[in-house]
Amino acid sequence: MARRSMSPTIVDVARRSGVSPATVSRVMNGKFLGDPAVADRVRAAAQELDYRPSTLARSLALGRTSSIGFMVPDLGNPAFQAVLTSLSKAAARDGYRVLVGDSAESPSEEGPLSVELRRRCDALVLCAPRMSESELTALADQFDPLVLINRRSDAVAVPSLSIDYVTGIGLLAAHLYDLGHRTIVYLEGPEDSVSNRHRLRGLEQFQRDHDDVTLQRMPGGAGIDAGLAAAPAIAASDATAVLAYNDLVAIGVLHKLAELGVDVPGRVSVAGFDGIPFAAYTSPALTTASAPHDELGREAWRRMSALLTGADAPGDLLLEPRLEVRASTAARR
Amino acid sequence: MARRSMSPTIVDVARRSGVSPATVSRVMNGKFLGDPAVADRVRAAAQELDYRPSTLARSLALGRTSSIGFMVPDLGNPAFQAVLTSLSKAAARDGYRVLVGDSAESPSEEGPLSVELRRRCDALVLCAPRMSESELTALADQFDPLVLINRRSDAVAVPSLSIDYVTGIGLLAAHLYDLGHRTIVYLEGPEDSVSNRHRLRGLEQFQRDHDDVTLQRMPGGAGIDAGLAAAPAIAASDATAVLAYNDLVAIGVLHKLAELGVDVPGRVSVAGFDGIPFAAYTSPALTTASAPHDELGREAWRRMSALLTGADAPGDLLLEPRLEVRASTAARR
DNA sequence: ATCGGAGAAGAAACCGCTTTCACGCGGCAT
DNA sequence: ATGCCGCGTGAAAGCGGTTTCTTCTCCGAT
Repeated sequence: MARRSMSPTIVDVARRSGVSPATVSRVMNGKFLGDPAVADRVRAAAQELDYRPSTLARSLALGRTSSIGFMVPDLGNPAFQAVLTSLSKAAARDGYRVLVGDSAESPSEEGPLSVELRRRCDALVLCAPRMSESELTALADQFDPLVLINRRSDAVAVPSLSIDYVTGIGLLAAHLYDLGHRTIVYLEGPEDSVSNRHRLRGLEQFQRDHDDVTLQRMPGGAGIDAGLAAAPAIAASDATAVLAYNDLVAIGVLHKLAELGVDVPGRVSVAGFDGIPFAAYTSPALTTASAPHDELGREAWRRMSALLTGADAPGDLLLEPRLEVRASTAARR
Repeated sequence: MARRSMSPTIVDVARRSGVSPATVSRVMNGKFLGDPAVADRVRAAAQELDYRPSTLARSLALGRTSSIGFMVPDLGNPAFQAVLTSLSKAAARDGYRVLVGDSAESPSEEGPLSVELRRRCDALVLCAPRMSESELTALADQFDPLVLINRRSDAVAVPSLSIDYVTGIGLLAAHLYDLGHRTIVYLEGPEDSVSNRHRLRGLEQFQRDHDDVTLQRMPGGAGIDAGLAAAPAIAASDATAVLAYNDLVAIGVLHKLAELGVDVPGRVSVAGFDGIPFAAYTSPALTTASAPHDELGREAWRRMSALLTGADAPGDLLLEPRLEVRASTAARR
């Protein structure tokens, strides 16, 4: 008996078909040009032994694993799940698999975890909105085939795919403005996250064009909890509209306001951001700026695929959110 | 110059510190027992070269990748995302990463895709509610360290984690019964999925105990679309309550019924199954049987971890859903 | 008849690490 | 002094493939 009940190796197939391992390898990879009869013998032997080349060994020899890493700050967030889903599907079509990493919103772990994840695969799709530009720069070459999501970097030259938060938040603000709202709360996201900064920038821009508006910043967060926590302060304020950092936060706000007996959109309008599938089904249905997350995932793979095959990658992509007006916003009373 | 700008290998470190690769390996793995000065030299050299052992090469030599596969029928489903999230977190704590696979609800692809996924890692957490028992049996040894989710198998002896759909659907039916409903529609899931069969079994049981109830089966599906599509038929029927296959379907039903002007829960009560986070925020908030998906993910990892370390795995686990009564169900008028 | 060249297939090096096995050396018992 | 044992370390054989390089054979051309 051979090795302890392991699966058959290329050597077994070689022996069985009376050729060398080299030939087996060539046949298995369609690189064989010799006598067709030999190829058939090899294939037959492989079949009989139910032989499958070891992915691991191939990876080592070829120097690629056919898998990519996807690092996000919170796998629990539907927005990232949407990206993961489409990224994974797109990659799968090209024979690549996705290895997931969740940095659990911990900025200090993000770097090391990403490095570790990257080392297990061929490339990294990184969503690290809180990572400092300097850390990103420092780690960029360790990440190398790298595609960035929701942030770009001037220091490192890698493809980036982003949602245009600046414009998106502007759309929402304008929508509220058109409804007559003049005192608006912005419920902030994670303190120094890139996407929060972008939203702030969009709001500043909006403010410049509309000096009759009072924009009020309130500390928030990225999840439903943050929304729940912020709702009382909103109820207490004299704002007639709220822009939440994202849909999750908005959902939290919606829920807590209902509990507090605050009428939405009667007393206060609420808008989210992201366009997660469920935003359409909240009570009341949530007005939001819908970001094309599946397109983002697909396009991320297109860029990544190009990087991996050495083609030059399409440039950065800035995806425009679409304003989705629903029942949670209404004309100011 | 050495190999084309590759990262340093164990040989580089060995040369630089004047020892053999074997010694470097031992030092790097804490298996070194000799002169501490030697160890220090090695560590210094590794540090200077910024050496990291190749995960790939280690995997090949050690025969394990420290990663597991997670195959689901639809990554877009929040229920699976919840499991993925907790599974990934639990595995990460033990240094394992998760490779995701999405069979896109295609029963014919499920098998081959799972095999492929399995070959890239050390084990498989499989959620394949549509796979036939015979196919599962046939492939079981290829999957080997295997943990099943939402189905058990008598033919193969592997740990399984399931939601108790039988009891869960019973809870929901009883809830509707208590509210006075006597004509209830069950909106079916994917035709021959295990979880659909379990729900049917639960309903049969319920029917036996309540012969004054008319249970009516209607074809459905697993996603929001299925719910949207089924709503008209529900509106047209004389049922006063609907049990949807899962929350997604229920959300679809809710939405379409609202559009059709059918009052929920006034004219008809609607209940879902799964307890996805958003069920609490629909309009009206969805009554559901909430399944502990994160516990399921964590426990799946516990079983898997045991299998991987050779300990004997804790037995099967049948997790009980909790009835979550919300606004979408009410007393029959 | 001889040489050259193309084409088929094998030998061996290699990918980068782990681990068994062998070696050399110093210390202790005889 | 001699033999033995144990210890620290290196050499080398894997892990399971891929690929370069080489050899051998058979063919046609001169």
